[in-house]
This record gives sequence, structure tokens and C-alpha cells, in this order.
Amino acid sequence: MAVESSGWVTMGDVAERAGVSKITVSRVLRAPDKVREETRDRVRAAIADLGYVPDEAAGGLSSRRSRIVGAVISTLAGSTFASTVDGLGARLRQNGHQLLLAGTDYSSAKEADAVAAMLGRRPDGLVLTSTSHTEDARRTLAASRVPVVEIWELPAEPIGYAVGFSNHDAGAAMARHLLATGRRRPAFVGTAGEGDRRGRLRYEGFAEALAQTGTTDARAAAPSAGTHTARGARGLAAVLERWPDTDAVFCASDALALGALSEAGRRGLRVPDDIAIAGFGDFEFAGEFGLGLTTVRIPGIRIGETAAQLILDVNAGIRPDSRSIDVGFEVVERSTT
Amino acid sequence: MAVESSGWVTMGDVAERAGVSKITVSRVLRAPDKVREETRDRVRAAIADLGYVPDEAAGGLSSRRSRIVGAVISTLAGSTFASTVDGLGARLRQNGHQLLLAGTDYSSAKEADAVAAMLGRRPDGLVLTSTSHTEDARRTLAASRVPVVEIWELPAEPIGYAVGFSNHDAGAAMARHLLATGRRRPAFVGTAGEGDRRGRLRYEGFAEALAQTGTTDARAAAPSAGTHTARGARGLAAVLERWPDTDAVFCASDALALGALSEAGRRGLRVPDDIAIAGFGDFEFAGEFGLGLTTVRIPGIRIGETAAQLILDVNAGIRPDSRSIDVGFEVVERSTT
DNA sequence: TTGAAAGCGCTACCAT
DNA sequence: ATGGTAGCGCTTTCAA
Repeated sequence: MAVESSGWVTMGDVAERAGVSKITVSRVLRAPDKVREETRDRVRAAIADLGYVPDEAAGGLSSRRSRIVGAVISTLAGSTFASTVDGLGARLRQNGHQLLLAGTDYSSAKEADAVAAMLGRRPDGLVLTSTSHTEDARRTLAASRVPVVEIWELPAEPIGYAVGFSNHDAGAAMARHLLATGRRRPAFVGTAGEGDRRGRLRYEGFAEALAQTGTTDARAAAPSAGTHTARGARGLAAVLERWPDTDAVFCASDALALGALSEAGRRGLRVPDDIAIAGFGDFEFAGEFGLGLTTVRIPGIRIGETAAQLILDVNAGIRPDSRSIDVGFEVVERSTT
Repeated sequence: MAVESSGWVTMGDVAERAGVSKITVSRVLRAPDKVREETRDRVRAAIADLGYVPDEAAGGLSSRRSRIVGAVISTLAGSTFASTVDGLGARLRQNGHQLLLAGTDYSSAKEADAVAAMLGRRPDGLVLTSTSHTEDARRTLAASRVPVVEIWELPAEPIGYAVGFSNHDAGAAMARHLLATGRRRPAFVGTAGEGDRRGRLRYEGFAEALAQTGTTDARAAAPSAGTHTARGARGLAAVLERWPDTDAVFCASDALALGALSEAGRRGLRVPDDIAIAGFGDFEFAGEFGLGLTTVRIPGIRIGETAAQLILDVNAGIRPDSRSIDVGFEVVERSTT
């Protein structure tokens, strides 16, 4: 219960109280087996009495393992990455590591800053949601020897490792689903600007799959500015204006799809009879409220857990079979297609 | 560009290359004004050449300021706290601090663990979403002298500081809104279990406001298990079974309200004509899809930014006027009431 | 304006 | 099974 003048109880204080040396206290904490039971109990009592909390930063400085993993996320809002971060954090804590988080707002300059800041903590691993990095960041990262895991995507040449799925294939899968359900003139609605590279990948897969069936006029709209639902609404409007006979729309996100659905309602279009609408992400309410949104489900938590495990493994000397781990995706067919 | 055998360039390496001592390098980093321009440039060149990234943990060990702030969040999923964490992280990084994150899944045992783990980093501040802590955690926290900010609530006796709003008053405000729009027999739907203390506070405010107008039969249901929307649906069903003349339902969250709306639809009840339905949170889609959900909006980002600023200020010696900062809330009237 | 020495709290290494 | 010594990379304090 005693509080030192410095405010923090040190290992030395515990050692003194237990009548042992610092290193014995350290062993009780890190390798209890190497300490005789009686001594161990005495040390543990001292720890409890003093309310001692070991200084991990000091420990890390000596041992050269920070037990910190950094995650650089574009944003938590929109909930795309929220479950991934939950999974990442949970798995790390189970293994005595902690999670350092930074947001980038889809800016690669901020990403570079965040990466540099994290490297200042000498992290045991780094997780990145973006895969478009500044040259500077790439070099710093490569030189640092810190295990890097890029997530939510499977770049052709990952910096270190990758855990995600093929956005391209997901787009293609949705195109095939729409074709299989009888649609012949599907369009794509994405968003312009702000790191929508993943959306573009989905579009490319979508367009390629259509092209294989002879449908080569790539119908697409990508409104900028406004909320995602507003963009979805405008996207559908734009598509219909230019290609009035469009019979299906694949939106790059569920939020966009929601906007498109609402716009369809306003225009008196019946879904899915007059037009099919599909989203991406399978957000929390996609199946609710009579919505029944057809969409693509990504195992977000698993991405986080897998990325964490990968870092843990690599640091334990276990080399993974592959630098890329594909967690896959699933087309969830509901009632809007 | 050179990489030491250890993998990390140290301040000593930079000093050597620039032909100065370590401390001069340190000054260039922390207090550039105290170094002659010529020397400064030479040091900066060396830093760039070597790709030097200062070790913050080592720096913190000396300076006794970690520049880390910890946040213990129940969960990121459900998006309640996502924007708060975004705001917190953004404000911290602007000021050269980093965010350490831990999730608790609404378990106060995990919270205690997380708090202890964070204290191991000697954080410059700690942010907690829960306000029901184990006795152990409270004591450890109080003894640590780390500035603690509890958020999303305004406890009567905060451990350190609090940034949030009155859940009680928010419930009361919604009751008054329902009464003002002509409802006379409103009920409450919450969820059982898992840290729903905040929901209970809303209920209490709700019930008290009704009692003041003579409406004293506290109608409420709190289904457990299942998704939140499923619970909302069952909650409405339970309320209607017991009190068939209920003419309004205030749900403890928007997800619950969504479920209630869907259940109302299934029962052929018109909203708001036959029954008014209100939620809490103003989640992303509350105003979309013709939904027009009446709800309560909480300035989540601002809570995060304010908590960060509070910690920064306290550490800079600025005492805030009050230990509790009320960011308020807003009843958003749409078309379901 | 710059530097030398000491030390932050811990662990690695080598003894005993 | 336990301890002494020497750092980890940085900042503080005091000198020059």
C-alpha cells in the first residue's frame, strides 16, 4: 500500500521488502519455476503489499522486446475495422502484448507519421490497413526489421505479410451471383477519392467477370462528397440516368447500398423485381428491418486475430507457410437480389 | 541508410556521424533552439542519412513521461465508442502522444487486468469507458497518480475526472419528448446483463420524468440473449403482451429500436400512428432509408477529444475548472415519434 | 553553445 | 536456487 516519493514502486523496493535481490523478483515475474516456492511466496506477498506494477518500458529496454504491437487504421468510424481491432487486441492481450493504435483518415502522409511514431516504440509488430504507402514509409519499414502485416487486402508484394482476401475476386463473385440470378445489365457504384482503392479492386473484378460473359460496357458511377448513403443514392441516380435499362447495382459498401435502396424506393422501383441491389461488408443491420440486403461478408475479427497470431508466431521463430493468408469472403444472399 | 547490427540506429550513432555528443542530438530533437543552427543542420543530416528513429521508451524512462495514454474500452464493435476513440487518438497524436488500447468485453475482471497492464507502461493518462470498477482497480488507480478520465457517463464521484453526459437526464428528456407529442403510456426496452448500467440510468430518468406527470406504472422489458435487434423485437412483444395499450417505446439503443420497429411492422402496427418508437445513440443510419428514427445524439468524437485535452492539460499543470465535463446530448426528432 | 557523468527500472550474462 | 555486474538508449544535472 505504500507509495514511494517518486509515485512508483520499483523492483528494488519489492526486493528489499522480500529480502532478496532484484533479479529474484524479476524471475518470480518472468520465470517463476526458477525460484524456490518459499522465496516465490515471499516475493509475491511483497508485490501485493506494495501494489507493485513492473515497468514494461524499462523491461523492454533490457530485453529488447517491447511487447507492443502497433496498428495503423484508416478510421474506426464506419465500423469496417472495428471488429478487426477488437480481434487483434484480444489475441494480443491473451499473449501479454499490448496494442498501440493510430488513425490516418485515409491520408498516406499521416500514415507515414504514424508508422514513424510507432517505430519509436520499437514494436514487436506492425499492422497496417492501408497498402498504399509512401516510398519513405516502405523503406523505413523494410529497414526496421519489424514484422509488418498488411490487412484487408492481399497485395502482390506485401512488405512483410498479408492477411485478407481478394477484393478483386469478391467483386467477381458478386458479378457471377447477379448473372446467375438472371441479371444482364449490372452496374457498379463506388465512391470517389479517399483511399477507395479497395473499392476499385472490387470494381475491376466485377467488370472482368462481366466481360467474360460478353457484357463489356462497364457501367459505373462514383459520386464524391456527402455521406455514404447520400452517395449511394446519387450513384444509383447517375447510373440510371446514363443507362436507364440497368437491372442490378453492386455497391462498394453496405452504406452505399442503403442509399441506393432508398433512392430506388423514391423512384418507385421495386427491389429486387425492377432492380437488384447488393452491398459489401455485411454490416450489423444488413439482415434486419426487413432489409434483407444481399452483400459480401468479410471475417473481420478473424483478420485481426490472424494478424496478431502471425506476429506472435514470427517473433517466436515460427515461420508461416506463406506470406499471404487468405481468410476469404462469402456472398450472403438475402432478398434484395 | 546504414543499419546497425542490432537493427536499430541509436542516438550515439547519430552523434558520432555528426561529430557531436549524444546530448546535442537529444537537444536537436527536443529543444532545437538551444543548438546553433549550423550544428543543428549537421545533426539533422545525420539523422536523415541514418534513418534514425528515437527510442521513445528509453526517452520516457529518463524523462519519466511516457507520452502514452491508455484507453480501456468495453468494445469497439457496435460503433458506440468508435468515434470517441478516433477523436481521442487524433487529439493525442497532434500533441505527440500515442494511444494504447484495450478491450474488456464488458467484463470488470478484464478491465482490472487491462488497467494493470496499462499502468505497466507508466501512461501519462488513462481513459475508461466503464465506471463500475473492481475495488482493486479503483485502489491501484488512485495510488498511481495517473490522471484518470471516465467517459460516456458522469459518476457522482469520479476517480479523477469525467467527460460525458447524464444518461439519467437523457432518459428524462426522451420521456418529456414523448409526453409532449401526446403519448400517455410509454414503455422502456433495455437489455439485461452485460454492463447495461448506462441503460438502467436512462430508464431511471425516463421513469422519474413520467412519475412527475403522474404516470407511475413503470413499464419496461429487458430481454437477454440474442442480437440487439432481436432483443428489441422481443422487448416490444413483451411490453405489448403485458401492457397492450402502450403507445410509445423508448429503447436503450438504436439497434434495439430497429428491432422494435421491425416487430411493430410484423404486427401491423403503424409507426408513429399506433405506436411511437425512439432509440438512443443516433447511429450512422438512423436518419436513412426512410427510417427517420427519433433518437438521442451523443457527441462521441467530442468526448474523445475532450478527454485527451484534459489529460494533456493536467500534465501541463493546467487544472481544469471542474472534475466533470458535461458534453450534453440532443434529442433528435425524426418520424418514428 | 556544448559535453561528461550519472541514472531511469529493468534483464542478460556469468558467477556462486 | 540466488546474486553481482553491466548494460539497454535516452535525459537530467551540473560543468565548462
